[in-house]
Amino acid sequence: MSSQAIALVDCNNFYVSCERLFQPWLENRPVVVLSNNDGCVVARSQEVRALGVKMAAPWFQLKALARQHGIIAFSSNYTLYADISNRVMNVLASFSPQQEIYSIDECFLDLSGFKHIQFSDYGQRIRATIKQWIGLPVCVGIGASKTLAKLANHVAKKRPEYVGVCDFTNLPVAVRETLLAQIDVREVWGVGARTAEHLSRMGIVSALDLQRAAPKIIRAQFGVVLERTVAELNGEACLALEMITPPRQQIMVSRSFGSAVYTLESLQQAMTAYVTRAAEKLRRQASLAGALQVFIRTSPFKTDAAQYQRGLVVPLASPTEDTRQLVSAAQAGLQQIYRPGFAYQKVGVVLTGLIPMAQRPRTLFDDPVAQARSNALMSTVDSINAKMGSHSVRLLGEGWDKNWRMRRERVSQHYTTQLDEIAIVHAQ
DNA sequence: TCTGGGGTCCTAGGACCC
DNA sequence: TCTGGGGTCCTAGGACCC
Repeated sequence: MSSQAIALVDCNNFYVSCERLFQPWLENRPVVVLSNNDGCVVARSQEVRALGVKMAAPWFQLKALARQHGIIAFSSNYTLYADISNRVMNVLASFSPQQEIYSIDECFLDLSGFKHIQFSDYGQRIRATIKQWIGLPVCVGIGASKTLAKLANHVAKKRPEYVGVCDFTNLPVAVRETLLAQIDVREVWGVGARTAEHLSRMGIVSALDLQRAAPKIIRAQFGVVLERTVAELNGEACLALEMITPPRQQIMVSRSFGSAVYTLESLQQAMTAYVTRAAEKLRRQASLAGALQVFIRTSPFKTDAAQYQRGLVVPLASPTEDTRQLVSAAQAGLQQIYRPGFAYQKVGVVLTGLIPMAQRPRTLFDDPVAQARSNALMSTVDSINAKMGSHSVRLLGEGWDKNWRMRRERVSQHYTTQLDEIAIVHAQ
């Protein structure tokens, strides 16, 4: 019996479940949530999966199917989902002192010290609590490593006989291996389409095949990352629980436009908005950017239109977290790569060369007064926007008309974060 | 109007410099 | 004149995840 026990708790079709929370009539109906710009399907209810709709399927291609089966679609309402996510994570934190919030809808919990508890009972308690307190369905997988916990969660989701909880640490080896033999290797965390294809040429098609693969050969063909996955499948925990998110090494913000954009002015406005958002993320993780990269591109899908795409790295004189400096550097870069006459579909910015604020380099030309003013301004702006809603205070460069903004035609209300849209309860 | 997401990390190759 | 290694930066693209 291994010493480690890690649980992965994952919300079922999270975005769809959030919408159902406030619109119970959506239960048992086919529901999808669309990506930004109402472009692709990013969350599907069980009923929609049963219709064969794939993750990331373009929505416009599904219109006929949607009409035929009455699929109900929502634009993504990230404000709502983030708020519900925080509530779920807070409750889950009470089930273990060690929690890693891995994404908006899933977290790892370290259960290693829990000697006198039946993990599957504990998993059921987690499920019942989240259902009762928040109203969302979740599944729980438990394994000796993160990768095994992920796979156990997959079993908990796919096989009704497990009733939403699967504990690999307490299954007879033969049973577990039978399960792994029935799981496509593509379902293993870290194995994507390309790797799966390569693996299948080597005769490795199931999760069990990968577990039994020779680590040396895997390393030679795919590198250390997949070698680690093999070790993890064998119960050797290589990936530590990260209770504190390590700072990102790059921060990107980009969006597709609701409709094509032609003018430099509109691109500049969008760029200002995206750099502003990137700078907020930068300050939140207490980093400075040493350089930034701007890019623009036309739509690769419009093959009959003239194509253009270009990126450019703009070094910063000294690493900074000041929105104004980042915006002006980005605008200088954008000016250089912009070419008139193209139908632009997207612009974006990537902040790179990130270092911790605590390591701000000192130079002969430092201006402590200006630095103090910048810090005061940025933290004031951040706290106002945190309190009053993002973009309450913003640079004029974002413009007013925003003809570049994304399409969101089917967005639900901000039930929990905006007083005038709050959920209303009717008495019978 | 006219529809195709957003984000992180890594690597390869070329340019340039020492 | 030709040859060489190594490092860094930029750019583009791959792979993966949600």
